[in-house]
Amino acid sequence: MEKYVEYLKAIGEPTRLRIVKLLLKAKVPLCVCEIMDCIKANQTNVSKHLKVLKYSKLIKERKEGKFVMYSIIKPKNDFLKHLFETLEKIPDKFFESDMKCLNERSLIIRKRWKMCNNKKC
Amino acid sequence: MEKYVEYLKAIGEPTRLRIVKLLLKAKVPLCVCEIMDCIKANQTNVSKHLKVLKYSKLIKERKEGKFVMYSIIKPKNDFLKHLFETLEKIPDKFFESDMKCLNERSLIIRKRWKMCNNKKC
DNA sequence: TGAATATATGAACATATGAGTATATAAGAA
DNA sequence: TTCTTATATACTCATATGTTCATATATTCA
Repeated sequence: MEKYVEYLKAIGEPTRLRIVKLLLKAKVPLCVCEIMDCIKANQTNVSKHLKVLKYSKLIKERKEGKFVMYSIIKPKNDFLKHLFETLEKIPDKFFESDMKCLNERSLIIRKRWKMCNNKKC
Repeated sequence: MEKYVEYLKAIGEPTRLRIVKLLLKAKVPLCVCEIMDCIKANQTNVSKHLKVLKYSKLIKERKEGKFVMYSIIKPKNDFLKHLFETLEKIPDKFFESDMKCLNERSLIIRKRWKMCNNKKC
């Protein structure tokens, strides 16, 4: 049962919930500096929260040169699939500024999208 | 956003997750001693965890004589409705013994069911 | 090679959290 | 009224958690 508790505990923290929501919306991997930027947190904290999310198996990382790209894992069980859908139900207004920042980076992101598709990442 | 974090944090703890699962399954209000019994925790801890769940607006209480009956609140938003459904996806095996204990009390519970229906609780 | 950039990590600290023990309160029951 | 039962709460303690600051590591670029 601890696995499920871990999932819930991981997103039961404001910064981490924002990170997860951001990655869910982005649909493409984001690097630490993009996440820092959008959620307005410093590098150290973002890095540590990403570690927690990674160990709880909600996100995965992939190194690309100088960058470490983080993305939501493809849910491997019903619970997780449903949990991500549940997060979609949180009203967008709470993440408006995060998403605005994300959109302002959309050109970069779109380029990466293609890059990722080619690489099957 | 804090409200949603509160929900998640509240169930991101093993004892509280067990309590919530128990109340979800029971479908009728349970008193503290029934919960203690089923999840094998002491009175003090159950009482404290119930307080956390109450303040995070996942459960509600109702005094009935000497007893305090706790039950899952009727979800008032999409998120909560979906969250409860998500909890259904956790495999039953993790809560087998809790549920067994609950069933052994089913006679008492069925009586209370009628009592509650009459009282509209 | 050396500088710059991106990220991770260790140490220190304050606060939060969960558990245990003892005790308080409140409602029946005798 | 006194006893018993059900529940809540205050206190204490150990541990967990989140933040900050300083520093380490790795990669790219000049």
